[in-house]
Amino acid sequence: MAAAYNHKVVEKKWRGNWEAHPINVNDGKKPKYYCLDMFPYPSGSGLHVGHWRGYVISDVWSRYKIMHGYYVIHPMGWDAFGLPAENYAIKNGVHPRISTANNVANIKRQIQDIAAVYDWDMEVNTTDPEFYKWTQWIFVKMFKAGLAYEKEMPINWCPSCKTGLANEEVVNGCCERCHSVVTKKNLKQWMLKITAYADRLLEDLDKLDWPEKVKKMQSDWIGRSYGAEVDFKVEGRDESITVYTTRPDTLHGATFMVLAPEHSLAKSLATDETRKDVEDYIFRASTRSNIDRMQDKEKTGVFTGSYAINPLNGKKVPIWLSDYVLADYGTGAIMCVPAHDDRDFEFAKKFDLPIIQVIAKDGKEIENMTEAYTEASGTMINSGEWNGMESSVLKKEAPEMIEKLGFGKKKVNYKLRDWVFSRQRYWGEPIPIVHCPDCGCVPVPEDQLPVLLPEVEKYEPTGTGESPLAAIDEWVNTTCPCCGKPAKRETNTMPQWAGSSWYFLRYVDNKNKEELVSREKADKYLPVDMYIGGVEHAVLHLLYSRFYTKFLHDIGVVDFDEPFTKLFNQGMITGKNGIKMSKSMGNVVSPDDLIEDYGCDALRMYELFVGPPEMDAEWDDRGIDGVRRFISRFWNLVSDNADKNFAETDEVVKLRHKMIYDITTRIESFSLNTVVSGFMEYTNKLIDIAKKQGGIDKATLETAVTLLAPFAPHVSEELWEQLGHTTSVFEGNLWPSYDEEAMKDDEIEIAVQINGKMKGKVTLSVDADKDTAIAAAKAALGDKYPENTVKEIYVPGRIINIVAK
RNA sequence: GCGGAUGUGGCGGAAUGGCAGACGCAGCAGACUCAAAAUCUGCCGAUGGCAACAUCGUGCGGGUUCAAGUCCCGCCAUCCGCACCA
Repeated sequence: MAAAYNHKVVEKKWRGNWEAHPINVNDGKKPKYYCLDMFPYPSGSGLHVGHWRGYVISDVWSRYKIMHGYYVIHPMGWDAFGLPAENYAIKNGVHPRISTANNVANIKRQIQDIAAVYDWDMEVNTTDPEFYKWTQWIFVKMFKAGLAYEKEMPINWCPSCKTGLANEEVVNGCCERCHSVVTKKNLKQWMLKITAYADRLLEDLDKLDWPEKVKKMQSDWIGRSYGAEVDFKVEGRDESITVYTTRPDTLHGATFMVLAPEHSLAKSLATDETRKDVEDYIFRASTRSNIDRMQDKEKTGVFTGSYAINPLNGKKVPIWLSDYVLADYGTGAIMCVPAHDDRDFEFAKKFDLPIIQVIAKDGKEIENMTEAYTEASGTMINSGEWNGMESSVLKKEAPEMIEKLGFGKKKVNYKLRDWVFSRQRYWGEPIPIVHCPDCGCVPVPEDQLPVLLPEVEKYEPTGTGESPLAAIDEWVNTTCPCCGKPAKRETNTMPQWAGSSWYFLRYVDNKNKEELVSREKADKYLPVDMYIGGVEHAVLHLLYSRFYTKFLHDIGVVDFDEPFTKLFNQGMITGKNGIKMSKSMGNVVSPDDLIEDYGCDALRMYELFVGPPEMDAEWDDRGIDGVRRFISRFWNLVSDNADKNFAETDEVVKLRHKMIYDITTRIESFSLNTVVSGFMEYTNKLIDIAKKQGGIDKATLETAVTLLAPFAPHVSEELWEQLGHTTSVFEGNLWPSYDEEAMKDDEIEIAVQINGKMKGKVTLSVDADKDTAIAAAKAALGDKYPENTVKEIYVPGRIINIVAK
């Protein structure tokens, strides 16, 4: 009888062995496989079992690939700049540089407890000057390419974080980080022209093996639409107003026009009678937050007193202002066709404006219209020369017709906006720009990078729209790299997404002082083959990374233009009742105690056993006992039979091939929870057989240990050694293959049904013919077999169903 | 409002259209023990029945099929995403 399983002894031993003899070495000959986790920001509360889940999934996948002969690039690093780290530092009164270093040390210890095959030589940290030098370098390159520009405009402002935010960081009108209601603030901002890549970001989604949900979120976010810009002359003036519409087919039905209150002409359109109301409305709109506007149940608006001329039919249409028209989309002005647009219909009803139907519904004009007819299908009516055309056809042709008629043009629009890139905060990469009174914005020369983040006493945000860096005169005052005259440094910092937009490129060449990544290494090791992380970054990090990669492709740094070939989103682990784990809820489960009590291998397997990897799961500590019991039983099975040299039997050989088949196909389909239950099932069967026949052959034990290795690496290594091996189970492409013939049964038990209801079972040879099967069913059912049968169904290997009256 | 996902025992969850509830947790009973823990064995959807067994049962209502948790149509609930983008 071998010694009982003791996780502390086994895990300590193999952790040491792996350190002395690494199992995933790059010999230059193996094919590469890059399996990446979304790197964490080093929070103060450490890791909980939910973070563990993603890391376990990626490690199982990495080890599985190693066992197929790949050199697996599996790195880890720290996303340590940005709001989360800085807010934590402020709250605890510790300088972010110090708190970040402490948190990294703690989380690194916790991550090492997973026993994943991370290559710590590749570690990166976004706050390391050797790293952010390249974050700044990319910005300079973008500036030179005309993709980074300065602009004064009203942007999203978080009053609590005291900084501007990107559109992507505003969720339901609130700050993505602290959930405060976001307001508007007029600020001079650095912007990145992500919109220049809108088409490529949209179209290249097709070549990605990503969850459909994420692709859809990105394509909705980019929001491309086709339509036309149409110019309406203002009556009695020289000016005209351009509107954007996706429904130029309905132009004859445009009975009024609405401008955003922020539209440049809004004020000047007022007449003496309307001036006071118009100015009031504009003022009120300027004081309201997006969230207030969104919560309006009824539309508001004001008539300017002016009219525009519909260029197609010369009719006068009144010009209104309303805040349901967005200033920063399209042209900030729309033509309104109440008969065919829900919002215009509502507005027309409220303010008693005319409604003219121009598309027939079911071939006729609707009497007493109660809602807009929004579909582009039906014959055009009330539309002059367009009468009789099919609206869906006209919709496509109208932009060109309008262009020919000379009062507009074809136009493609996007919901995607340029990326607000300045943060009025301390803990980020300084934007490497110098403001010179003579030369304007001058990028810091590439050989002078990085622009180091200066040490400061006061790093709290000022709230004035200036970064804390603005208060450090000796840092701000510099000379112009261009003309040498006195100049000032840009004091805003980059958003937390800057480093994470390209970090995955740096891992494979993290010590390179000359280049972001050498082209040789990039070609050899990139891009990422498998990326694993939560879905919360769908339109943030994952969109920004694609943008950065495309840019770096365009300037020749890398030869691919998509960073992550395959993406897997693991589900969230929550506390009881699906409540998100958080310090404030007091429901955080730390892995530390569980490792101590049950061992790393048991926790790894339980993380997978809680449910399908892509689904959320409620954590319940109690279930881990089952996995731990399984490991002990497995240990005893292998350990007790290791030296017996028991001869293999047909029954066990068949089971062995089935086991390889089941485990392998389940891993390939990422059904990792059923891999664990599969191990339990096969182990239980083998234990029963071992009792019955007195032992299990070595080949079967070796197969089982090999299959288990990616999941419970320590136990597997130890048992592999007990089976007489002197090298690691992860060396030498040991993943077993199955033989379809060998796993086939000769006889199989199938169910007998009468009218689809289970009535009994028969054991038949797999190639039994129908007559044999029916005879067996008659024998099994005896006098329950119906007399007046209508039909007898026999599906070999599956079912017998007797249909009777 | 629009879009997506999910809905199966006390619980987590399994089921290429073919025996619903695998596997595990919890529970119950037994073995071992002076006893407990650990371990092992058995039971474990509901209703009726001593039992064999019968009937019902995968959110609800229809449909297709010899056969539906699975496919189709229509609802309901929960969660997530987007939300006046003209």
